[in-house]
Order: sequence, then structure tokens, then C-alpha cells
Amino acid sequence: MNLIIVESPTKCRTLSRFLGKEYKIEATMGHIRDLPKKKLGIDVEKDFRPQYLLLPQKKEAIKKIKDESKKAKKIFLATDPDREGESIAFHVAYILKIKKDGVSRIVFHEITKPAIEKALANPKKIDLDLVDAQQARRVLDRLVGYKLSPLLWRKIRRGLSAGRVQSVTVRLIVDREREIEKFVPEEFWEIWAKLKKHIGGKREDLPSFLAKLVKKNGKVIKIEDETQAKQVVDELKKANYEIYQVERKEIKQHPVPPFSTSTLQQTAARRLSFSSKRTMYAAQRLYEKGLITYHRTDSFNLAIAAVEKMRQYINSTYGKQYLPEKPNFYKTKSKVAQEAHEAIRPTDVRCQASDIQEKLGREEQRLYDLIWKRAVASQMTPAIWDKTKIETQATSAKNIYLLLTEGKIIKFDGWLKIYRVKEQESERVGEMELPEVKKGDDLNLIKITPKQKFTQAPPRYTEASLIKALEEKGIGRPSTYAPIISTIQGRQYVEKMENQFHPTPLGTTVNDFLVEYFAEIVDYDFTAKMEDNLDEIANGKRKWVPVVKDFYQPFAKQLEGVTKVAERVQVPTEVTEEKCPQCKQGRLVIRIGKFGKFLSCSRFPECDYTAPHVAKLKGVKCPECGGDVVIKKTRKGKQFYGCSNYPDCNWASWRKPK
DNA sequence: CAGTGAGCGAGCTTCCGCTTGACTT
Repeated sequence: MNLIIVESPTKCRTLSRFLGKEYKIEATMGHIRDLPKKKLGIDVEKDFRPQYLLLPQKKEAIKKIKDESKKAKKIFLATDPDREGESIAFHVAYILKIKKDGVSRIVFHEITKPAIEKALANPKKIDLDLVDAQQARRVLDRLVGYKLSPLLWRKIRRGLSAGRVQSVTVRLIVDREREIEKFVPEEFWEIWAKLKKHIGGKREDLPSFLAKLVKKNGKVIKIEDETQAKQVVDELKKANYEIYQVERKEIKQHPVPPFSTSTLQQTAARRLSFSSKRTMYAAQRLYEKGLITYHRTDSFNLAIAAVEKMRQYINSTYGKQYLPEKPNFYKTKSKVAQEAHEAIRPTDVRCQASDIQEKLGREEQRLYDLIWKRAVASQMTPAIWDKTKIETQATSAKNIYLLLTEGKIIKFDGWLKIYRVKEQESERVGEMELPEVKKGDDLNLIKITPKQKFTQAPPRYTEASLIKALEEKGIGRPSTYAPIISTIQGRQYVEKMENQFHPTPLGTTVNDFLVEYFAEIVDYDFTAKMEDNLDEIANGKRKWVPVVKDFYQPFAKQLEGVTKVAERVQVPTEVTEEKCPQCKQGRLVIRIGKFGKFLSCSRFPECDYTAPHVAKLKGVKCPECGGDVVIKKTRKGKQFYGCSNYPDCNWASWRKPK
């Protein structure tokens, strides 16, 4: 009998379906050895020697692997084909005491029979350079986290945390908040003209159309206030209108790639209002039920066999005009993608969400439907639009103005047949019916409308936009996007209000401290630079110890200096209007503790009054009893709106009232 | 399910990334 070791127990089951009785398959369930939790576990004096321990929660898995290995003739290490997977393989070899030459490391990027058979026929050795790159990553993260956090305990408050990923994520949110604070809206005006083709004498019912003023005497026009707007409007009222140019063209809209973890999380948030946590929980169950491929991936690749099945399905269900001549391929833009797995797709394209209703919960069903549509659509033909651009010239006594009208009409739906893009729906506004006009046609002005507008402040991050930003900067991995978001909320660094992230005073204080003293580490490019170094280790160009040393030496010096020099920082509190009911002298202030916000007396420690904090919503009253609406949290931490007269009035809602 | 903050200085907190399953509603 041969033993194959993989990471996920679901993979075990899938593999055993492909392979015969002569193979036994066991799962490590992720990493099995790691640095100790309670201490640094790195000897910085001795080349950063890491101290690895068996992970206590993996005892069972490790025991199984050990037992099976004794019976096995041959052992294949089939952990994921990436940096972390190579490291897991290394540690499995270590605990099984396999000699270097006896190792059979195999890799496959898709779980299909030919891929596995090919892998089994081509065993390799463990790539020790790749293992070293993982080790450097692990050691660096430990050094940053376990050195910076205690400094925060001393300088700000006990129990705080800092790290390469979480700290820069908080920084994104704090920086965005500052941009919003300092943003000054600027006034500008848009001028829209309603026009109709002029037909000498005869009355004909031709459609009118709207055109937006864009240029004055060949230059882009900017109208800053009402006076300017009025001037232009007056001039345009008396102007002569004629068609300057008409451009019609066909444009192709290509399908979007199948889901990776980050795009799945972003889309499920937008379309289904799922948090990233909820998305991953539902995806996990779909994966375990064998309905989708692995859900933690950064790849857009699909197994060739799966694509072939999708093409057959598309051809027989929708017809050949929906089937491209050749399969569609998608490349990831990300430099840090490791592409160890396929993109997320249904394991069997013939199986639609409605076919397996009984097997699925409601959330699983909705998510499966989304995954199915996105994957199938990715292999369909482009949509074709007829796009029309009409340029109208308005000639007044003094100036020549240019107005623009754009519209598009769908000619062939292609992939949009099954995967409507939400953004598309808003574009329908521009899909107005455009009249048949040609260059030189005279037009009549029907109406002219100036519209006052203001520039908008950048929006606060949502879970979706935050994950997008992290992925673009190469920060975090598919397995960590959802946990990062939980961590920074759990630490009370940020809070989510109406789906948007706001920094708390605590988060802002910690961020400003780190930016002041450890600018390099909370730099947006820190992770990208680290990845470049890790690549050099993986390629054998550099050794891991000097890479870590180059980082650690200046970092240690900085730590020492800041420990001595930096003053203890106060976390600012928000003072409310209310007086302290206990001492009747102080004001109530909002503080952030372990469990979130609470009210206490400004005269602490002289007065130790505390009370739970409830956030009242301004300008809204309870629709049932007229009491105040307060923001509450369920035991699980999900936010909802309730009545302040609870339990006398039990009105509650997930959405913000009115 | 109560409790949270400071400092007293007992013993404690903390990272990122890989994987599920133990709980509860």
C-alpha cells in the first residue's frame, strides 16, 4: 500500500475516488508544526533559529499520518504546490523521519485523474529554497508581530496587537477617513440640452434626445458657479444647433474570469450582501459536499476537462452562437499569486442550483448559483453592443460649443445571457433611443437644463472594496482576507457601520503611533518588497538568514530607541452631553474597552461609574412606539436596529429605518 | 453573561498562513 498526504480532508475523499485500493490518503489539515504561541521562539542571536513545536490541535491528524506511514510501502507528499504547501511537506517529512533522498514530493494544480497520474509518475524532491522562503516569511511576521505588540502594551494599552498585514489594513481605513475629513466639495455645473431634428415645415414625431455640454471653442469646458452657468445657458438658448459628427460602432464586451477567493467575496458582498466570513462558510460546505472546487485560490485557471464539459453544455443548452471557437483563458494580474489551485467552479456543470435544492441551505444555494453562472459565463462568447456617439455643435454669436450624446443598445447578449453585470443595469439610463441623424442635420432646441453638482469625497471602505485594495497591494492571502477583517474589528481598531468601515479613536491612535515610529513596516509597499526578497530566496539567489537579518537589524535598533524615547499615548475619548449619574460632577465619556464601546465618567479614577453604550440614531424614531432607534449588536456581533424602549417595545430591523 | 478605563506589578496579552470542527442560534 502507498500513502499520499494532502492538506484537506475533502481532497482525501476526492482522490480516493480516482485512485485504487492500493493508495491510502491522509490529510494534515494545514500546518502541523509552528513557532510556540506563548513566546517569540526565534533565537535572534543564532541566525534566527526557529523553534518549531507540533501544533496541539493537530495531534490527531499527526498520529494518523504516523500510523499509516508505518504500513506504507511508499509515501507521496502531495501538499499544495505553493510556498506554504512546500513547507508543510518539509515538516511532514521531518516528523516521519524520511531521509532526504527517500522523499517523493508530488504536485498537481487540478484534481483530475490525468493530473494525478502524471504527478505520481514524476515524483520530485522537496524544494528546500522554497521551504526557506516560507520560513523567512514566518520568522519575519513573528518578529514584527511579537516585537511590536508588546511595545504597544507599554506605550498605549495592554492587549493590543500589530502586524505586517493587520496594521497596514487599519492604515488604509484611517487614511481614507482623513481624506474624507479634509475633503472640501467643489461646485460645478452640468448643462444638458434636449434636442430634436428640425424638419422644414413638416411635423414629424421624431424622438428627442439629450446632449451634455462638453467643449467650448475646442477646449473642455468647466463651469464653476451659477453665474457662469447662466451666462452659458443664455448664450445656448440663442444658438444654432447642427449635428457635427455621428459615430456608430460595434463594441465587444468580453466575459469576466471565473471566481478567485477575493472576487467571490467581493461579488457575494455586492450581490448577496454576504460578509466575507459568511461567503467562506457557505463555500466551505459546498466544497465539502463535492459541488465546487477549492474555495481558497488566487487563480483564474480551469481544468481543461472541466472547460470541455462546459463547452458541451453551452453548445447544447444555448446554441453554438454562445460558444467561442476556442476556450477562453484568463491570466491573473497579481504578481504574488501562487496559483496552487484552480479557479472556483462547479465540479459538475450539468448540476444547477435548482437541481440540488434539497441538498443545500438557502445561502449555499445562492452562492452556488453565483459560482455556476460566473464559471459558465467565463466560457461563453462576448456580448455585442451597438454604440452611438452623437456630437452636436452649437454656434452662438461669440462661441462654438460642442455637446455629446452617447448611447448603447445590446445587439447580442452572449455571456450576459446568464451573468448580468449589475453595473450594466445602471448603464441602461444611457441606452435611450437615439434618432437617425447624420452630419449636417439641423436641430431644434427644446429645452436647456443647468444642473448644480458637487464633487464627492472618496467613499469609506466596505468589506468588498477593502479586500480588493488588499489584493491589489498583494497584502494577505485567500485564506486570510476574511480573518483579517474579523481581527481588526475584534481589536476595536475599526468598526463597521452600515457596511462601511470607520476607524475608532483606538485604531487611529495605534496607527499614528506605528506610522510615526515604524513607517517602513506600515508602508503600503512593505509586503510587496518582502515578496521580492522571498522570491530571491525561492530562486536560490539569496539565503534566508541574511534577508531576515537585513530587515531585523535596523528594526531592532528602532525598537530599542522607541522603547526609550516614546511617551505613553492617551487614547482620546468622545465626551457626551450627559452628566455622570453617580458623582454628578463629571461628564460621561465613550471609551473603547475589550468588549467594545462603553460609557464611563470623565473623572475616572476618582469616580468609577460605568454603563453599557448604546448608539442612538439621529432623526429617526421607532415606527411602532415613537421611541429612539438604537444600534444594537446580536450575541454574534451582527449589527441591527432596535427600539430604545425594549423590552416594552420589541421593534427591530436589520436595515436602517426610513 | 458580565464587564471594560489607570496603576498597583501576580501573570497575562501578541503575528501570518495553512486547514477544519467545536460550539451556539
